[in-house]
Amino acid sequence: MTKQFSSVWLREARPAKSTGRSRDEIVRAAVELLDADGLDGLSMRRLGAKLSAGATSLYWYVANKDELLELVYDEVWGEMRLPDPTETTWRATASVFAHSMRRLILRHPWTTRLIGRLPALGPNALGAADTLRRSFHLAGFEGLEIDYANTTLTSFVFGITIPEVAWTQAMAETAYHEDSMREAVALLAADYPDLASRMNEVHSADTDAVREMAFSFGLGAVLDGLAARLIT
Amino acid sequence: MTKQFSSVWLREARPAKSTGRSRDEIVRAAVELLDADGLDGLSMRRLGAKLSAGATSLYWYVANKDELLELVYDEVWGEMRLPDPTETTWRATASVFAHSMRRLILRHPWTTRLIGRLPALGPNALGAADTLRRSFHLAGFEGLEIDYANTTLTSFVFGITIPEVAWTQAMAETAYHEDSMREAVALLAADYPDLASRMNEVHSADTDAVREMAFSFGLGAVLDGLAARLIT
DNA sequence: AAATCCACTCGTACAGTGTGCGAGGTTTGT
DNA sequence: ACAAACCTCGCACACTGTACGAGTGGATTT
Repeated sequence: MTKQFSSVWLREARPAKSTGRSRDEIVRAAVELLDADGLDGLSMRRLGAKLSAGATSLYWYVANKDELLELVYDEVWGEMRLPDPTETTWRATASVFAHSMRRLILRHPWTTRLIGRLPALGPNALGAADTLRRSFHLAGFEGLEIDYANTTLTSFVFGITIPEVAWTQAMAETAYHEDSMREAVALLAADYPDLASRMNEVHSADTDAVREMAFSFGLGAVLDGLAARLIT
Repeated sequence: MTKQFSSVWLREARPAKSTGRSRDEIVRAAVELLDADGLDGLSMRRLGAKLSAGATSLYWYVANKDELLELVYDEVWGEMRLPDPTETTWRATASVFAHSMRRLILRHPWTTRLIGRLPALGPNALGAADTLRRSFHLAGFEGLEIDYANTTLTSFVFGITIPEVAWTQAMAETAYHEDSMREAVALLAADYPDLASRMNEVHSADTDAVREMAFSFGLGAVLDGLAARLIT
């Protein structure tokens, strides 16, 4: 009745004595496709074509599409670059973690649609989480609070970056349709004057810079809040 | 070339002198379907069947499925219940906002897959955002910092709740397969002993309570961090 | 009363999707 | 040379969103 909980990572790796294609090759090609055309641009047929293979050939290397996505997801987690927690302050480590994670997501916008859909149990994701955990432990957190701190930080980054991606994509689509945007803001202004004026403000300013500032502001607040929790 | 940025909310409402079905009726039915069977359970054909209508009949009331999802998304935002910001402290308002938002998402898990995919420009979503904004303004934030504070709080809630939903769903699926979970943890333990032991701990404890505590911890930290930003 | 209009319904069709199956080919081991 | 393991892939199935255009029934106009 209930579907078995499954993940690529919970099965042993394939012997990998392959003569044909390799899993890595497929994963890399998938990342390219995703970066170029987004999540909807990745279909097994398209991926097969890119590799000069039939669509169903890929199923030799991967149980199903979700597993492929798990692999692909962890692949990009491998781009995280973190300092050794023993060599800096926890605050520096946490800050680098947060920024690195945000850049990663912005570089691969399709990840936002995978978060909350797939478990992040791959070695790269776990490795990054473990580093952050060690850092918080060194900072003085104990027991479950280590996890809570971990969760708090990553939650903030996820939560701020996901809508950020949505915005930038919507903006890219509407780049040559500023009129429709203006009209939209005008409509909103009727009910929410504050919000509308703020949008005008933001629209005229360098939006990238504004987003960067919002991120820094929030990150500072989160880190301060964690620091406060550390004193007691 | 570029697809026009569009949203239901940016077009005037339909005259609504309808004699047949109504938009609300459709939206409500869609919410029921989504709550029962998740995002993948909602197809135009199934929704049509539920309303004893042909699948394509619905396209009279809704331009396409994405617009329907926008409507449905805002519909549930209407479940937010917020205090009058002028009658409590900003901290109380923010706290209620956060908890209310989390409950909303947990009640309608499919929302997690809509965040970051659709703009939240509906009246209910904007109304809630506006209330929070007023609260932060009363607290003493000015200009862009009002938005930054807004973003920080909502980001945390989104970010912590999205994976939370993913977890509870994975857990529900695997409820009768504890073995596979145990095996999974064992595999992880090889590389990440800390993490594995923590998972055992969490698994044995009341997981709902643990999640609740993680949320409270993080929310407290975020609010403290915002408070710190308020003093200067 | 007749004609016109318009809100609304929906069957059909099309281009996609993920993937189960089983028949083939190719490489490796003995 | 034979067998086993590895790998490829065409076909088929059930399903998706939605464009199109023909059809229906009631209200409005003439």
